[in-house]
Amino acid sequence: MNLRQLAEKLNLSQTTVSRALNGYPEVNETTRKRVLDAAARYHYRPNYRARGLATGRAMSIGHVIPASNQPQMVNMIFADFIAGAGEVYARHGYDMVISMVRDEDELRAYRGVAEKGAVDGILVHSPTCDDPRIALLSQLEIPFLVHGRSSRVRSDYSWLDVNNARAFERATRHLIGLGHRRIALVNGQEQLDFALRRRAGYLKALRDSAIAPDSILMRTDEMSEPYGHVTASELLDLPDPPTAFLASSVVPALGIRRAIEERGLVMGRDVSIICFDDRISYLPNGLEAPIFTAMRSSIRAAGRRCAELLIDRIARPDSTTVTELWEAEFVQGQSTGPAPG
Amino acid sequence: MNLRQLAEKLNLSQTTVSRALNGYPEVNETTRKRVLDAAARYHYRPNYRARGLATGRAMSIGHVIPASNQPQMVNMIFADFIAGAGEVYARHGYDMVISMVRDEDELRAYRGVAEKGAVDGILVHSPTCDDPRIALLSQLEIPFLVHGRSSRVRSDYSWLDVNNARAFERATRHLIGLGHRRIALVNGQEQLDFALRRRAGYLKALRDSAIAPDSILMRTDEMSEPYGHVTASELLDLPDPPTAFLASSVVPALGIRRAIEERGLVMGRDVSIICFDDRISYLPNGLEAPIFTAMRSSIRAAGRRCAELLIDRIARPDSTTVTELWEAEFVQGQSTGPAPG
DNA sequence: TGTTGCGCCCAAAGCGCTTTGGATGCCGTC
DNA sequence: GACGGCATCCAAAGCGCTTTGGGCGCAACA
Repeated sequence: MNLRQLAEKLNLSQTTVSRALNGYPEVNETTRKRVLDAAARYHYRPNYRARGLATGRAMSIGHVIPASNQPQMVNMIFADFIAGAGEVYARHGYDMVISMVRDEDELRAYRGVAEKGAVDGILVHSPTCDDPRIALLSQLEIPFLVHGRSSRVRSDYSWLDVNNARAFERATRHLIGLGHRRIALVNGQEQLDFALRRRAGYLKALRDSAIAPDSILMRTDEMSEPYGHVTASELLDLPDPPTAFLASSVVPALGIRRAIEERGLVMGRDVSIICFDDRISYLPNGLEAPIFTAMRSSIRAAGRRCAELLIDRIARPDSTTVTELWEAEFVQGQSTGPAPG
Repeated sequence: MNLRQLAEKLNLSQTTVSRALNGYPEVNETTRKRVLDAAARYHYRPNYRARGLATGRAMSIGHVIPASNQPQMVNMIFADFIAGAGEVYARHGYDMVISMVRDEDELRAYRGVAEKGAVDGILVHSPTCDDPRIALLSQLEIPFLVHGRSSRVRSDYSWLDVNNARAFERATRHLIGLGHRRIALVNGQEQLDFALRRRAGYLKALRDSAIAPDSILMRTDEMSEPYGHVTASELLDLPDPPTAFLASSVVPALGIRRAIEERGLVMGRDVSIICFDDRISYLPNGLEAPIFTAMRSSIRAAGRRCAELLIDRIARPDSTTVTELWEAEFVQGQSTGPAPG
């Protein structure tokens, strides 16, 4: 059933039917009712592409995901992020289109998706420290928003980020306040901007307390459970082991806890952990009370807000760029305590 | 840059340019070369919606995800599944469009996405035992493929599934072979078809060995780490605790292990675990050697194969329905051993 | 020389919608 | 009674592409 057929059934012109359906004022209310009834009865739905062609809008938003064999990008937070974003898209009538591409095709994919007009805007995930996507998208003149920031990109662009430096600075300071001096950092991959900022925050807190950083305590890799376990095992077996761990996510924190308990140590007494908690739905940090002391910021909420900001930029394309910096919340769990000895 | 402008620049008709770009034979090879060069130079890319309108194909595939507050659906396996599917889509020039909808709107969303012609086919996730989506999509006459099956739906439809019953039957049998008699089942939510089949396999193995099932040992809920922990804690504190656990995923298995170790017991000696391992990228079951003894089947590979099957169905819409049942692979880890005592 | 056949190219229709620019009829007003 | 204004509707153009149904020129054939 298309518009023409529906119009014929109603003995109206396509114009009138279209206007009735789209809420334009120049159509009699009784006529509008007739049209709406008929549309519902025949399950009429305006053709997506025809409408897009006519209006020039795609009513969809693109996410380009590099389908690397290294799973970092399609990562654990992705599902929750798009769940949040998707909610907002749906509310505004947008669809989410995801292009999975080989890493080496990534930039070309952004080009492609923009030039063929498949989307009205693009959401950029997991920026690196010097991310080339930002310059490309600016040049393509398509609205976009970055979830995160790119430290070495000086141009103007819209982003939403958590204050990762501040979060890790506070976490480190908290541990120092508890008397810890040897604090390990189990970080994500440091070509990613957020990881770099987290390390910067960690280092700043150490410096402020005149604690010399020890490079053996600073680890970086993809955030998996075994990574946390292997790393913590190594470090705990050092002659001078850390008394506290800072983990970039709940996932490696689970591995760290396991290494601690394997050695007959007690988390929160012998060894402390603070982790960053993205509130991943199936890896909750405890059911009622939090297990891990954590810096917490909901990735799902970030997805929602990113979607709102991007949709707003699409609606008003020449508005000034928008930035939003969220502070992570400190939550006291059972994984921290005074430094032993 | 659109087709008309490109054609003008080349002093050719739109027809010829279109044909040159789309590889039709009736155009001189030197002309084709000119066209391709110009297209590359000007970054010409055929407009997605216009092409769709003209061809009647959307070149995209829909996934409808209920954005429930219960995170079951947007779950941990989702990211890996779509990573696999996305690879194949990309290779065939398809995009993936994801509609996030409120649970109560789910069926309507399938209708909508089909009727407005936004997608050429639909991939159905996480079917329940009696899933209404299958009848709806059949009636809408849009190609679709179910990842999983719906036990109580008798009509003909295409699906790809892991032999969940068989996997859990074998796992249970393996534990029984090791002398275990009290085996707990830490299952997913049993309105979902895969969970029901897993329980059926578990029960069959028990029955075949004349072991009476004990309903206290059969648990079902969303598969999270705390769920595994809480459940195992309860069961291990019973006067007559299980000596082995069967877990529906690595995630609750992590919680079960934690409960075991908290009690000073040793996994694989005092208590055994077999879990289903979907090979989630950031929750690998060990790095080199597997930690958990497991029934293994890659969710990412399933995503790839589902995409292939669906694309094939789209290409040949009146082919007969296709079904594919995968056997999970048994992998020996360090989490199983002879029943104690 | 006239006729085919073929290689190459083009004009125009059509996909299903939105939107511009009227047309029509009816009312009240001077 | 002519006229402007308003409410309601319509015809047709246009979005950018694909595809149908030729047209034109040249070589080969009779």
